Amino acid sequence: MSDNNSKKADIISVAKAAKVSASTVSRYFNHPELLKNSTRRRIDSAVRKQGYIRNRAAQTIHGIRSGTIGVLVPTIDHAIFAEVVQAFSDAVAEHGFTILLASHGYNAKQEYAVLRKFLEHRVDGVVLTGLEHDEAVFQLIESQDIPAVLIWNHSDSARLPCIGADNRRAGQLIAEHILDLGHRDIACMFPPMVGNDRAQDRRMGVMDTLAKAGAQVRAEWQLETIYSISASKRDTIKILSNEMRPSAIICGNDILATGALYGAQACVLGVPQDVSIVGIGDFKGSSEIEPALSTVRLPAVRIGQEAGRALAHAITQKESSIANLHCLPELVPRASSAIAKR
Amino acid sequence: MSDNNSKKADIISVAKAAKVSASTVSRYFNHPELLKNSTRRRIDSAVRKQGYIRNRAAQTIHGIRSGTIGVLVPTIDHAIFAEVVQAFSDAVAEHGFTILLASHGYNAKQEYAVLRKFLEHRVDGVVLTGLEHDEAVFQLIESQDIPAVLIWNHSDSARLPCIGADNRRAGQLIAEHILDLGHRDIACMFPPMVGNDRAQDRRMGVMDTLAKAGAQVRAEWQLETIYSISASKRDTIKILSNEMRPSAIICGNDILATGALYGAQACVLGVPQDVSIVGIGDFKGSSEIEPALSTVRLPAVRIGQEAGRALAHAITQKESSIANLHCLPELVPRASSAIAKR
DNA sequence: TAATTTTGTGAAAACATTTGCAAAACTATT
DNA sequence: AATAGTTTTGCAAATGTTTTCACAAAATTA
Repeated sequence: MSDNNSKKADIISVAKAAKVSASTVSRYFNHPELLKNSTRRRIDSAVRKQGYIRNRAAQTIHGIRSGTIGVLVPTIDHAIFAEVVQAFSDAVAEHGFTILLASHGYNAKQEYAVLRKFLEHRVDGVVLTGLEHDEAVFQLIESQDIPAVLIWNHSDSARLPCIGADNRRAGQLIAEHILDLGHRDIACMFPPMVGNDRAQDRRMGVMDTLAKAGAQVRAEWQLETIYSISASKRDTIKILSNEMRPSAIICGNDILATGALYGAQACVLGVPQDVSIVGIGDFKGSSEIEPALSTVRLPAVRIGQEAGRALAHAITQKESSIANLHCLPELVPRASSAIAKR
Repeated sequence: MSDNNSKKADIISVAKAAKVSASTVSRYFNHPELLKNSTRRRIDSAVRKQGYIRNRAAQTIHGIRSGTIGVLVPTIDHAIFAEVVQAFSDAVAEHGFTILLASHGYNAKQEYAVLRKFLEHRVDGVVLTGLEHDEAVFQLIESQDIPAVLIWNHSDSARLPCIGADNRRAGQLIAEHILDLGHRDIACMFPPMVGNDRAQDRRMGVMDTLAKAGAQVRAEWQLETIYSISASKRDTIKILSNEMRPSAIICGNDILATGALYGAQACVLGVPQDVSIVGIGDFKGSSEIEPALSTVRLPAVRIGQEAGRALAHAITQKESSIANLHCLPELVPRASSAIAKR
């Protein structure tokens, strides 16, 4: 039981209680093999009795690692980022790291400010979401030379090491799937694109592929819908209520697709008989929804794990180079898409 | 542009460049009003030129706040915890705090270990999920006397200040709703209960209410299903495929309810005509799903915000007492539940 | 028994800051 | 121009730890 009558338990008070010097207590934690068994036991009991907890801040100012990694996502409250963060956190926790987590809400100024805060805390590494960032952000990272990883998106020409899936390719895959099924009257629903290179890339992948096949998307079928099931349901109902309606809706992510599915059901339209609906992401639940959602799998857990592993390795081995890693997106055709009726 | 030829930019190198003493640079950050305009400008330019970033670790060992708050959830990868964490993070970020986030996966030993790690980092406060924790966890917090809040669940007899919803009451509300609709053949589906007082409380609320009304739940209709749409869909299909089937299914949370909904659809049963399905939580999407889910709203965002506000206040005002706050659960009847057929 | 090696421990310097106090530099007043 | 009052700055001590170096004690070898 800890004894808190001695206000502050620092290394010195422990040393006194154990009748050794502070250096010996330090060694007890950092190089216990150098101590005699009996001293180790004495210190052990003193530590316990005083409820002493080491002060990482004091260690950190010696240039010793802080044991923290800064993770910066647009928002935590997204099925998909939550999943990535969880996987990342687990991966680095194995190596003793704790994460400092913050979100910037797709605001570039915010991102820079948070990054600075991370650096004040002397994080041992940072993770940013997406490939594109303010020039100031890149410069800050480079000037501190601390390992950094960009997650979620992938491109060979990224300015920093990136571990993620090629979102352009994901868009291409789902568009090809819809084209292969014979659809030509296609609607597209994407989230707002500002500060979101993942969404931009997906959209570009979809649009380019459709255009190349001569299946231009008419302007009124190009929707920009905020990331929310309710907004997507609403917009889908609007578009499906016209007499002229698309035979397929390509959604920028599975949340939008889920809303679209509900919207079609609300319009008493059959999916996929009346309209095919597809997403991107393969979120949890996408395979169980009725009808099961056709989508493109982006391996969130794998991305988080690999990023965590790579960063932890770079930090502990002081090997500053992290290799790009492309986690391939993969088409997952399910029940929500079918051959177009003529 | 920062000039990184000078390897390490510390307060002293900045001081030299600005031709002042280190103390003056320190004051530049902490009490700028004490400096003459001209010196302030000189330091400003030196800071910029060197790309100096303050070292919070060095400040922290002076007993100055670390500016971090430890947040400990069972898992980040839950719609609901993600939402709470986001709200909490935003609330404390306003006061300059960054969160250290970790998960324990419903493992009590883990929880203690993570808490210790938080304390090594000298967090200014901690947030734990739920009311019940190892005795060692409570003792550790008490011995450090640092502000702590238990979130998500609520009880007047909690050992530490708690901000959350009474989950027992939530269970009671949804059970009453189902009873009011005339149901007596009721199935219950709850997640595993170990280390999860929220689920335990909800279940108790439901079971007690049903029992009091004489609507005992037969053993084979008491399901324990892991938190996952697919597991819930599977279990629901199993239970609905028997000729003897319940007229209502009460689920411990909206994810399970969503899976149950899909399961009913897969069995070609109408909801709510053939079977009523209800959840607890009012997750995002629960109001848009077809049919819209009857559930009990637990105000996640509010809980996160209030907890953040309370903790930030306790830390900055050194006012160690945080008041309990009960965020009332509220029945939200929607389309997925209806009067029982006789 | 003496000489040598190994092991265990302590003293002091270093780390990057903050802060109380006192000295120096300005301003205003006469 | 001298004095008093005010503002601004620097010095030195303090913070909680790790690390290097040195030395004594113990163990081993000759």
